[in-house]
Amino acid sequence: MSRASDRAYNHIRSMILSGELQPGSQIREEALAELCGVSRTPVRDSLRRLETEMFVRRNESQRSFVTNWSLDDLKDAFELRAMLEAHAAKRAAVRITQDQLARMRGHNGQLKQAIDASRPNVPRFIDSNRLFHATILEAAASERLANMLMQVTEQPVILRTARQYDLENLRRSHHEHDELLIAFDNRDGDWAAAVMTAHIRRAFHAYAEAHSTHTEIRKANVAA
Amino acid sequence: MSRASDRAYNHIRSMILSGELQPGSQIREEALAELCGVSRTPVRDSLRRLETEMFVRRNESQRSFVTNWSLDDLKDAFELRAMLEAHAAKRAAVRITQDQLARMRGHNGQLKQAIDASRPNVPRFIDSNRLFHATILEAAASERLANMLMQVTEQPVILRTARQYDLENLRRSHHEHDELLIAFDNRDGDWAAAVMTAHIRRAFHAYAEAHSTHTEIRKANVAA
DNA sequence: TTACAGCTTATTGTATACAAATGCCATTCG
DNA sequence: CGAATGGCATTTGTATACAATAAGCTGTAA
Repeated sequence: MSRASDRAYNHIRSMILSGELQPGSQIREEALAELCGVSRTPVRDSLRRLETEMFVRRNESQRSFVTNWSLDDLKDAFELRAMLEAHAAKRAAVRITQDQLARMRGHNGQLKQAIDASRPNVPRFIDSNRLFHATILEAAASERLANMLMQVTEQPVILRTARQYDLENLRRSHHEHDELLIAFDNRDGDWAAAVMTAHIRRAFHAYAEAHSTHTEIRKANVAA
Repeated sequence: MSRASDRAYNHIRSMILSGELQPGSQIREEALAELCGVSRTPVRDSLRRLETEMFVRRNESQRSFVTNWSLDDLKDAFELRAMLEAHAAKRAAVRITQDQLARMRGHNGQLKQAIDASRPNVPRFIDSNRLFHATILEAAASERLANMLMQVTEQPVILRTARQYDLENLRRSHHEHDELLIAFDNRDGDWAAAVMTAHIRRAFHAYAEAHSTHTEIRKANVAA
């Protein structure tokens, strides 16, 4: 994409992900244009794109709003993600190259270092984790599948609460990745798919638990 | 969407589906604007949308082309469609209302009439079929899933060769729909999902066979 | 003849002005 | 007092002009 459109898209997206643009709040093209330092034209492009990615939704009269995720929506997204990632793992198992396997081992090694440090380095964990999963997607060799998966990962709320996961859950992720690597080594698609399903579903429950705790803390603060 | 954008989108999309715009051919915004009788602005909107739907793709220097589907691409799309529709059927089985079930029976009845006529009414078959599947999606109650499924149905080549399916395959579709209805009646999600998987995969093989026959006929014509 | 540089043309990207649609508020009438 | 209606303000949609970029072509030199 071109410069102005790029800037607008990334800027708006990051404002949504960070919560700077609050879920449910209305979005005005002109206001965003000023914030991004571009005209409405590239902003409109960005909004259309963010709309297909379900970060933004429009009401019946074409006004745009930041999507407000319910727990059900997130559950829905995770369910689809589990299915799609399992499918990707299954495809990857019979297509993956030695080079890709080596890279995945590297990413999982980095991931382990991130959580073995005296203080867990969560951003680094997230990054290694992303690269690990991206390599599976690469090995799955389906552009369509990759596009779809992009739509169900990186939900705003998830990113903001990823830091809530406790060390135990981060360790589990590492071990599940290890098991995936063994399944790939054995070219066992069903095994890989099963591990992946479990991996994503556990992550969801870890999120849900962290989220409810977080919610309760907030409630307590409000009550106090 | 608004009027001009709507017109442009539908016009361009139908030109792609009909083959009027040939797969692989370049698309120039100005030319489309004239064809649609609008300015480039709504055409650009439409192209971005068609791009996310993979009807159009852009090269590294932002030129747009009609997507050229390989058999592998189609197989890929069908594979994903089978998985997603099975998932929808599973969800629908535990959520479907009596009203939705009744409508589905109605659509399948229409479908039967379309193939029982002295000459099979293929457009009517396609329409009833679409409504039948749309009702399942409605019952599945997942907007995200619905969006994803839209992306893998109605591929250009499929529409153009749907008319190739023989009567036997149309009848099979009808019977598989009947079985789905029974599975729904029994709220048996696993059964519904299995029938749906079989349904879509059979459709793919029917397509592939019709396609290869068609290709061979063309080859024969060229050779003769 | 081939490769490359520079120019010309074609195509897309962006800004802006204006048109159309929608929401909002106040006023009026029942 | 409440509901409906009219007009004003806000927001989005479209057209168009211009800027930027990429492609193609032509002429020249090795």
